[in-house]
Amino acid sequence: MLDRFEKFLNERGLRLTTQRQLVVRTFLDQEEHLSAEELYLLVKKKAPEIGYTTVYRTLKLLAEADLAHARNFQDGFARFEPAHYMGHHDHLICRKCGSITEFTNEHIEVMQEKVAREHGFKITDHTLDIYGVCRECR
Amino acid sequence: MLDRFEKFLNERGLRLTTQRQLVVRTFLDQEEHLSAEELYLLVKKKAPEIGYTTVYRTLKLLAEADLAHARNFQDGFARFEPAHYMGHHDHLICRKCGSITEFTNEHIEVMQEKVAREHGFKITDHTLDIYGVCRECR
DNA sequence: TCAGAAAATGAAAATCATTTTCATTTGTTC
DNA sequence: GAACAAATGAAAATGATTTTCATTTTCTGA
Repeated sequence: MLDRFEKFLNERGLRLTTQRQLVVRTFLDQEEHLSAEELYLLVKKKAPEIGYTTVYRTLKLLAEADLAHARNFQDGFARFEPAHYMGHHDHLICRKCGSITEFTNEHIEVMQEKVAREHGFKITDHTLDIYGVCRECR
Repeated sequence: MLDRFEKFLNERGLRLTTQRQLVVRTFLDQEEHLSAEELYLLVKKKAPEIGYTTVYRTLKLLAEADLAHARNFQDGFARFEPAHYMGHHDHLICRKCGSITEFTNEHIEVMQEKVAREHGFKITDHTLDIYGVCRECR
């Protein structure tokens, strides 16, 4: 994935710097949905001189490269997820522990298409966030 | 609906002031999903002395009273909708004109319950936002 | 190899939506 | 009408994110 990022950067005359590498590596290592701040803190552990700004900038680039997606759940800040496997997916968010679980359901997607069609609406994308209490917290 | 708001306020020793009435009336008149700023501007037309703060505070109270809901689409600020008819519903958001259409689909709800059950997850609520291009804009 | 240009960095300032503070006004109660 | 609670509006504060800017790093071509 780093190579894809490098390709993206090179294509527009940008550079894969040491800092960017570190941010991306740290980001990919975590399989969780990190906020910019969380990622910044993780990165800072390895390289204390790295600035908040660089983390933000790198996340933005990753999103532009379509290698990461910004998600807004209901806590007032963005969380980022790598555009790994599962092209598209939805989320189950636990209100107690904050855990975020991904899922896909073909059936729901089909029904959405149906609803959209009935409204003469052409879907480009969607967000389905289900809030509640996860197995562990019940 | 104003009477329900008044009841809510009275129950906790608060008052339905002239300003609050005006904000709520203006809010209910619009059948659209207004942002705080949009509502503020509308209110200001009728009573220029009303402050931004009062609009925010009133919206917050309405939300606490469960007479309005704050929604976060992807434009960085909240939009509010009256908790009118349709207890729960989802949204079709046009990326071109910004129009927001509400819909309900029992089938999708049922499938969500199914997915949740499979994950041992207990749903409290959810958000389904479908983005794309509406009939008028295609 | 070196000069010059382009891009990147980090700190600090700026932004934007929203909330809080605070002095003042208004409404309620006794 | 005095005393007190609640509401208001302006301005300041907040918190996430972005921009600015001076400095540093990297690349490119002579």
